[in-house]
Amino acid sequence: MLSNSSKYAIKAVLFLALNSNEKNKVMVKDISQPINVPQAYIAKLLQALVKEKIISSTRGPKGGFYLDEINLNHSIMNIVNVIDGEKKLNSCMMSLKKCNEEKPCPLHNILSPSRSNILNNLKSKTIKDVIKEVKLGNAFLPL
Amino acid sequence: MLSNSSKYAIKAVLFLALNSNEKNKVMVKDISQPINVPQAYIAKLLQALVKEKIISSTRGPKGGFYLDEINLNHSIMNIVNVIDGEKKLNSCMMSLKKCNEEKPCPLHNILSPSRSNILNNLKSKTIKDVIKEVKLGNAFLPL
DNA sequence: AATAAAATATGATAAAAATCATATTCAAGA
DNA sequence: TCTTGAATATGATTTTTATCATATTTTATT
Repeated sequence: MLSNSSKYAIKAVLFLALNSNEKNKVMVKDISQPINVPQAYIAKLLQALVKEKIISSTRGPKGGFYLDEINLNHSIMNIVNVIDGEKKLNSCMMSLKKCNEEKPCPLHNILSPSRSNILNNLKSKTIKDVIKEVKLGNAFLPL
Repeated sequence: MLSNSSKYAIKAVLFLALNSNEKNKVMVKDISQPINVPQAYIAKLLQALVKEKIISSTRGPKGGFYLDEINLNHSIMNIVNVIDGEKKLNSCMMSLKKCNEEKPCPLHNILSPSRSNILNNLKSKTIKDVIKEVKLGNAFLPL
């Protein structure tokens, strides 16, 4: 459902949400260790996210990655879409092209409600929403 | 979440549930087309399911694959476990080893209930249950 | 301006999943 | 018991995903 790459990207963004801002940028090498993802790998993912303006960055000394106020309001789904593409999550769980609410495949009624629920959550929850949970102590870090 | 292979296997088993029994076996070549999966591929998956006694088969003329009464009472989850292995579905959706109900990762509370729901359904629904839906007209085929 | 420190672009390699191919074994019917 | 039709065992190939490596570009500092 979610690729490894998407999960890594989410972890990295959440880490940035908690540990960066316009004034305090974070370098890849300081991200990769705490979130436990190889540096070269997460670097590539972060670059993709920058290109799509999900996160921000500057190069050179004092440079690094960070989230600004706009970035914080992106949904988790936006991250996934950049990394995995739009299609992956939007197809029938059984991958039947012809399957839809009108003509549900045999597993549709079993899987569909939970699945929609997940998708709706990923769409509606912003980065900010998620880290709020962490700060309230309802969830934990490090990732 | 579910691999392609698992989905194919589920489709094949449901097809067999509707179109076979001890007396009327179905050959791979007559399965692959209607469920729209390459013959050599589905053959391999079916063989794995036979080995684990999720479905039945006999070779030679008049041979083929079929489900008996016992097979019909297996859960969908049993199919998935044979094809994908047990672990895949039982790990945190964010793949954090340390994540659990006590110490939920930031996405745990968002994803977990829906996820459990899907798993419980896959565990409790038998092949028979699912095809009943089809026969009642609440779901459609072909796959 | 020169230097150094960071991201960026690009692409190579490795591992896993999906797909394809075929020789072997077993069962039924002539 | 011979032949034929089926699954089975085995493994090769292709594609996708994950991972690693590095030369280039940009920016801050001296």
